[in-house]
This record gives sequence, C-alpha cells and structure tokens, in this order.
Amino acid sequence: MSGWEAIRAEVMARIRSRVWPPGGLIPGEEVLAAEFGCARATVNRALTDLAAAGVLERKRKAGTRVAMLPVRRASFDIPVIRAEVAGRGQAYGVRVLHSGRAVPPVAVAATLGWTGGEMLHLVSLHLADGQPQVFEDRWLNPDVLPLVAPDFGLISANEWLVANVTFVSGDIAFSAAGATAAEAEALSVSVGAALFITERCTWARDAAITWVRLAHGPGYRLQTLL
Amino acid sequence: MSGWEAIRAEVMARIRSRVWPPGGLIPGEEVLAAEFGCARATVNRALTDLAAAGVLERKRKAGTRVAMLPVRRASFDIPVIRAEVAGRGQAYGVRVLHSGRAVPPVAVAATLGWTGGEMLHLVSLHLADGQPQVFEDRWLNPDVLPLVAPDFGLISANEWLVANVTFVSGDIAFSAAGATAAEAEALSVSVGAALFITERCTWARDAAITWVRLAHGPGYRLQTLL
DNA sequence: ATGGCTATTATGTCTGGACATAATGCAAAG
DNA sequence: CTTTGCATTATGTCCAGACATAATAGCCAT
Repeated sequence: MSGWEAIRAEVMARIRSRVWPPGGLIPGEEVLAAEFGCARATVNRALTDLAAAGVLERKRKAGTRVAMLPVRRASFDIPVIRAEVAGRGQAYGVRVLHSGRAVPPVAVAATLGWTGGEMLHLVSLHLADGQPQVFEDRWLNPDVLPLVAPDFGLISANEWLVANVTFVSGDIAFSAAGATAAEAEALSVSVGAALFITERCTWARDAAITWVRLAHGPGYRLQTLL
Repeated sequence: MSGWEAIRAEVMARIRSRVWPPGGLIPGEEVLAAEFGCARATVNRALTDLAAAGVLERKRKAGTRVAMLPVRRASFDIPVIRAEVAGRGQAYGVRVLHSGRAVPPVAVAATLGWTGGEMLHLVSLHLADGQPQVFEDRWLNPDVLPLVAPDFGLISANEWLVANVTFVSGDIAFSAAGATAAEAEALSVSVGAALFITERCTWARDAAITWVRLAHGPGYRLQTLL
C-alpha cells in the first residue's frame, strides 16, 4: 500500500473529507514529499494524475488548489458496435441498405470541408442476433478507397478504415433526434421516436476521410463511472 | 521542440504514418531513449501518456504495441449549466417548479440503493436569458441537508451539494428520450419530442446523496475532439 | 496611484541510476 | 507429454538532484 497511488489516494481522502476544501490551496510538493517520506517527483506524479482527472488545478508559482467542481471531466471508451454486440454474447451482422455515389448534403460537405463533387454514400444497419441495433449513414471520400472498393457487407466501413487509412484528427458529438422515416423503418420504431445520435468526423492530413451518423435504437445508454 | 511531448508527437507520427502499424510491436524504451538521445524515464513519460489515451497498449515483458483501434477513449468536461450559459454571455437563472417530500419511484430508489422512506423531491428549470434550457428532476437524501434547507431558488442544488457535501462515488449516463408532459410544457416543445438526457447518481461513503435527471432542450449537443 | 521591472517561488521537466514486478519462454523434473 | 520452476526481459516505479518556466508580489520610478 505505498507508491504514488497511495499518495493520490491520501490526497483524495483529504479532499473528500474537506481537510482541503474545494477552492483551497494545498501544501507545496516539497512539503508533501517530506510528510510522506518520498521524493518530490513521486508527489508530482500523484498530483499530476489528479490534475489530469480534473480534481486539482495546478499553476506554476500559484500552487495547487482543489477544483471547485470536484468532477469536471469524465472519460469513457468509444463503443465499437461489433465489440459491444459480441460482448453481450450476440451474433453481429451488417446489412447494407444503400451504396452509391452522390453529392453530399451541404451540412455534411461543410462539416468536412469537402469541396469536391461526389462522395461515396453508404447506408447500413447493424444487427445483433438479427435484430436491428444501429442505423448508420456514412459519407466517404472516394480518394481514400482503393480502386476496387472493399465489400462493406463483409467488413464494417469503420473497421476497414481503422485498419487501412491513416487518420489524423476528428471529432465526435452526441445528441438526441427524432427518427426519420428511413431510420424508423429500419429500426422498427415509429417516426419521431427519440433516438440517441452519435456523429463522427475524421480527417487525414489535409483531406476529409468520412462523416458518419449513427442512430442508436431505443434504450441505448452511454454510461461511465465518475 | 523537445521534451517528452516531442517524443509523444514523434511516436504518434510513426503510428499515423504506419511505420508502426496497428497491432505492431514498437521498440523498447531503452532503444527509443538511445535513438532520441534522452533518458528512459522521458520515453516512459511519453509512452505512458499515449497508453492512457488508448493509443498504445503496454504490458510488462510483453512490450508496447499500437492499439488495434486507434481512438478507443474520449474524454470531455462535464457541462455545468450555469457555466455553459454564462460562457455564451447569457444571464443564468433557475426557477423551482416543485419542491416537497415524497417516496421516490422504485427506479430511483433502486439505483441509489435507498431503503428509507421519503426523500426531498425538487423539480426545477434552468434558464438562459429567461428562455428555458434544461428541465431538472432531482431526488435528494434529506439527511445530507442541514435542518434549515438552503433556498434552491437562489443557488442551484448541484452547486450547493458540490460545495457542502462530501461525495465519494457516482456515475453518469447519457441517453435520448421523448419529452414527458411536464418536460414538454416547461421547455415549450411538443410531447414526445426527442430530448437529450443526462442522468447522474452520487453516493457518500455509504449513503445515497442524490439522483438527478437533466432533460436538455432541442439542439443540445455534447461534443469533443478525438 | 500607476505602470513596468525584478526577485522569488511553485510547478514542470529531465537525468541517470536503481530496484520492483509481471509475464514469457526455456529447461528440468515428474 | 505435462508440469513446475527459474532466468530473462520490458515495463513500472522510485530517488535525488538539477535546471526551466511561468506567474506572483513587491519594489521602484514616474
């Protein structure tokens, strides 16, 4: 029960018991090192970790203080549909509903910064034990694909991209939206039913790779411990 | 352009350019330290950071390999309503719609592990420039409150708790749901409209503190960079 | 008072060394 | 052939000291 994790635990205990109240300044690293009988680097390791978790706020010279809001940041694993389904012991499957080339909607082109013409448009449905789970609407930059496009009915587009395309940056957003007609039919819900939406964009060095919108069926939750 | 962040950047560059492909084993810390002309601890700092971000997977003796899924983990700041509203330059306000004591619904009691009788029930509406933003439904353990309860019309329950109650653990979940009658009226949307839901539970050492469900108005997005 | 300069100080980072720990693979014993 | 145990090895952690950096606080001149 020693090491930097023990120090982190002790610091957390003092924060929770309000020995060090929110907003309060805590002793400097050297003082704590002396108290715990370890090197300053070890205290630094613990405090840096807590700062990364949002529990502490550190500034040079100003010192370290307890964050006003004890839990400011949460992190969780981005779900991979196949892994999620397999994790529940169900059989995973994809069904391609539509595949073709078209000019993307303005909203998609704008988000990706796409100024070319047509993109590859792929609409598919992810299944668990044959039951519809997630409705996927994806636009792909055709330049990132090989001349002979892979068969996205065999491997999901997401997994093919992860394995074959160098990605540089991206963003992800969560929201709620009513089911469109296409989504409603594919997911067997009524039009307008509340769906959980994940929207993801990825870019290579200077070119867009893909934009994807996942509509999760009812009951879907994204959960994490604080 | 030196230091452990430079090493992290260089490692990332090699991963992205597929010099080190997904699933591949990368050189050991000592080898990299020699190559970069720095101490092993510095390489360790960089690799540990990338492992925390989910980009690398490290195991003693087995070595370090590039994660199969390049972005497995995302983190973002948990929004604090008052801060969000203020950040947009709008005036923040709360309106308490209901306040009283009652036995909580089974679902709430079960999630919190509450076996007592009545809890404090608080329904309020968060406003930005007078416009409804978020509908809050909260159940509070009365034991954590002082004899003279604070006025939650002046300070939001969340902020009072953060400042006054020692919290130990909790969890948070995001989902989508259709607006209930009460939510629809308060937020000026139609019944059944898709709302983004945040649900949070917190516990003290052994007792429940609070359960809260926030229903965000249409257009709400939770966004983060990858 | 006010503006800018400087000394101080807490954290950030790095070094080069050390021991701890866990997992692997080989070798010896059953 | 299987199992047990040991040596090897890569990462995990730690130390003591050093310098870098940023931000504060006080000082001084205007």
